[in-house]
Amino acid sequence: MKREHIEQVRPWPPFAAMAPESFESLMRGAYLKTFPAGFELFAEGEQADFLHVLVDGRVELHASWRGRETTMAILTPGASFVLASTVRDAPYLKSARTLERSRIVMVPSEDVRSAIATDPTFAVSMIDELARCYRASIRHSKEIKLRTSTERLANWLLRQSRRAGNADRFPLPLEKRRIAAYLGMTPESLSRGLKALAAHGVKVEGGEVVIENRARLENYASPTPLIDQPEDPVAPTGGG
Amino acid sequence: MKREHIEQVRPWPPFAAMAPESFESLMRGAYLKTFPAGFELFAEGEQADFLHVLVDGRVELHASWRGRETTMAILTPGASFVLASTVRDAPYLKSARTLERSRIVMVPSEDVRSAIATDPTFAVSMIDELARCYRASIRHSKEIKLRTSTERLANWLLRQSRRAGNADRFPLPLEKRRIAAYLGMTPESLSRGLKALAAHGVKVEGGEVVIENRARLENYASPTPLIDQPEDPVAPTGGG
DNA sequence: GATAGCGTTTGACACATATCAAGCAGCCAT
DNA sequence: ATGGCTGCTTGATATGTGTCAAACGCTATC
Repeated sequence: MKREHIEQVRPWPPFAAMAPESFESLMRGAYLKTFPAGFELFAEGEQADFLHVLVDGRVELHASWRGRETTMAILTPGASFVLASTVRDAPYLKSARTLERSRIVMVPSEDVRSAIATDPTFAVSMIDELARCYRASIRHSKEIKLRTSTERLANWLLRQSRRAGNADRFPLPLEKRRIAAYLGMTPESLSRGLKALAAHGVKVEGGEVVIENRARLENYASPTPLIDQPEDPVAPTGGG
Repeated sequence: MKREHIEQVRPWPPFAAMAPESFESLMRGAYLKTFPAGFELFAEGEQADFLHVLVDGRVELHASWRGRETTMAILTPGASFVLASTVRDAPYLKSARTLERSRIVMVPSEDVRSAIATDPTFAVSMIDELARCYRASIRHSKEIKLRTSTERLANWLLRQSRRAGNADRFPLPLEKRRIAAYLGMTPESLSRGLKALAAHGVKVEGGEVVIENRARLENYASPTPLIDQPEDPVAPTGGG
């Protein structure tokens, strides 16, 4: 991997915490690759050959069974994926495809496992990263099991607003059908859901979401940190 | 914690891998406590003070929002819980209650975090344990999102059969309403689901499940390792 | 052996959401 | 501008599952 590329991935928290030697050695077998939109990176069931870190672009994780398919997550830059499969040397449980042209760091699983074994600092940050992803997955389960599709949509809009700096007006960051898939609903239901939310202070005009009455929307959505709060990328330093 | 109790928890894989000194020091602040059936161990939102390991009995993890409640998991002996909250020093995302009289090891979170920082072997087994639990949670999500309730039931029956040594006849290990909660359905739906499965080679008589036609049931259930295979408690040693 | 209580089953019904099919709108290429 | 593609919306309908209420059948108790 080229020096300039290495510099680009160094800031990712688990890498940032590594000792220089072990980072260098981990990067020796790694590479940064650019994929076109719609590229199938791997399929569930394949052996986990690489840890992936998304540097740029957008990746969808999905899973299927008996011809049915569901979206498990949509990743934004800075996210790692299939970490659990990598460390356990187990088959992927999800498939991955790029939604846009994306740049991805791929680190051979074997190298990740030996870095964990030899660099305790790296092991500690892997623990944090795993726990972070795990908790995000629990939040997603809770959202799916406890909320109706329109409630999920309302809360998703509030989260997007926060990401946009608590803006009351922001563009939809994805195609509607992707949003629908991420929220576990059909495009038709999303369309109806957005219509229903007009009664709760939001509307969409020209690809922009407009929150006209935030109090109304929050009252309907009832966001809670136990479902809606994003996990910090870095662990709190308390406790040693 | 008493010597005899310490011996009882030592075999749990992450503890088993620890250096004697760090294990001893971790156990100094830990204790083994027995709780009656139906005891609320903690509620979601509370700060994660302890890592829990279930030694004996059965524990239900559940979550709620706006008066709705859902069961996230039912734990059997050997399972740890709220590991991710513990290592991140974050609030619990799930509540826990005992279903039966249960014995639980409770290790102060702070001690777990410092053991991770000082004992690299322990850190490595924590990574494995976290990855294991994370993958189990992904499997559960996939099951919920991709299967109908009757399909979940059919696959659950097959998994129970395997746990009973591939028996074609085995007792229901839980009350039906608990099974229903675990499978994300109401007791009424479970009842109807069982009736529907009679057409696929299973029936329940007197608290016992009888698989009369395994091929038929498997054909209906279509189990796949990517959803139904339990994770090994210990990581494969390859790659290190 | 009668009675109370709890978990389960059954039936009627309601609701959320998917499916299918058609229509509409914006966008690109010709 | 025209046609055609693609994604979105709308309407009609089907399906899965939850809700409510009543009946059933254990088990335990007196």
